[in-house]
Amino acid sequence: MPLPFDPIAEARRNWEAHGWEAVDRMSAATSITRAHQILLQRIDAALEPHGLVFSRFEALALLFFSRAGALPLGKVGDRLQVHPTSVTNTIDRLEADGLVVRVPHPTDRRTTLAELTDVGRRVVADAAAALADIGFGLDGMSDLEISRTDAAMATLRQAAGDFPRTPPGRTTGPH
Amino acid sequence: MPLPFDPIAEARRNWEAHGWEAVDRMSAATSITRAHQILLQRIDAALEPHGLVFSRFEALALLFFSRAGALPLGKVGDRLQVHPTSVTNTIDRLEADGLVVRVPHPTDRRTTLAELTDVGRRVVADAAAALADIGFGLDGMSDLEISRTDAAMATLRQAAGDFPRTPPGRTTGPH
DNA sequence: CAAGACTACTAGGACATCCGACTATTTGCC
DNA sequence: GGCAAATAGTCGGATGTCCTAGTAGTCTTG
Repeated sequence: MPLPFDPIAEARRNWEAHGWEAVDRMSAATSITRAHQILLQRIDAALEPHGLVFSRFEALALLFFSRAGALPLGKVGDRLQVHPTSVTNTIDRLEADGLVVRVPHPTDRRTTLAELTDVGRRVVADAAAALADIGFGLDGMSDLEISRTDAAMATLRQAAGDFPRTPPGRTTGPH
Repeated sequence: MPLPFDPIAEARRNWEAHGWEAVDRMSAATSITRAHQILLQRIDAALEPHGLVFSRFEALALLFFSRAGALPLGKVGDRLQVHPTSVTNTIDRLEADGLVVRVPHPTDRRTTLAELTDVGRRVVADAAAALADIGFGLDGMSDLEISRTDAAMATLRQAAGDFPRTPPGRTTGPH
C-alpha cells in the first residue's frame, strides 16, 4: 500500500533537477501538510468512539477549562483561531449531540454563550484520555523531535502574528 | 487582532493544571495543526493570482516533472497521498481551467491520464516561482528550524507507513 | 440623545477531503 | 477458456473551513 519511496524526497529531487528555488522550504512545507493529514486521521480515529472529531474536541476542551464551563462563541473562535462561521457550525453539532447548550449572555444580548452540559463534561474528559493514549498521533517521533517541532511551530505562529513577542508578558495572558 | 498571549501555551497550562496527560504531545500536535493552517493560507494567497490553490498546484507540479507531462490519475493520488475522489475533483478543476486534459491510456482502458497543456506548463512554473518568493509560507523560521522540522516530519511520515525504512533502497525509488 | 461605527452571530455558497458504492476493465487461477 | 478477484475512476453524500453578506444589539460622539 505504501509507496516504495518517500514522495516528498522524490519531489525534492525533481525540484532540484529543474532548478526550482526554495527546495528546502518546499520540502518542509509539504511535510507539514502531510503530517497534519496524518495527525488528523489518527486523532479523529481515536475520537470517533466518543462521537467527536478534533475541532469539536478542541471547543469542548476550551469550555471545560473555562471557569464557568461556558464561553461566548466569539471567544471560542479567537482561542481556537478559526472563523466565526466555523464556530457556529462546531457548536451546532455539539449542541445537537447534547454536549453543549446555547444560552443567552446575561448582559449583552448580542452574545451567545456555549455552555458545557454534564454529558459534555464527561465526554471531553474521556476523549482527552483517548488522545493521550495514542500520544496525539505523534507516535514515531522522539521527545526531542516533538519539543523542537513544537518550538519551531511556535516561531512560525508568532511570526504569523498569532501572539505578541512578549514571552513572560507582565499584563498579558488570559485573566 | 492577535490575542495578547499564545493560545497553545495557554492550553498547555490548562492541561497541566487539570492533570491531563501527554501535554507536550498535545502542544506539538495542536501547533502543527495551526502551522498547517497558516501555511495553507499564505500559500493559497500566493497562488490565487495564478488561479490555483495548493492541492491543484501540487498535482500540476507532479505532472510537470513526469517524463511525458502526463500520469494516470491513480498515480497522482498515490504520490500526493490523497484519496482517489480528491484526485478526480482536482483534475476536474484543472481541466475546467484548461491546465490539463484527460486522455485515455493507450493500452489500459480502465486508466485515464491527466496531461499537462502548454498553458498548464507555463502556469505551474510561474506559480512555483511565486511560492519560492514567499518562502513557502515559512517566513519567520530559521533554516535550522526548517531542516529539523522537515526531518521530524519525515520521521512521523515514515512511522505512519508513508514509505519503507530503506533510505537508499536498491530497487526502490521511482523508476 | 440620536445617528454612525462597531461587535456578535448566523445564513448561504464555494471548496477540498474522505467514505461507501457502482461501473468498467484487466488479471489471475482452476 | 472463463469466472472470481483486483484495479481505475467517478458519483453522491457528509464534514469542516472560509468568505460574503445580513440582522441584532451596543457604543461613541457630536
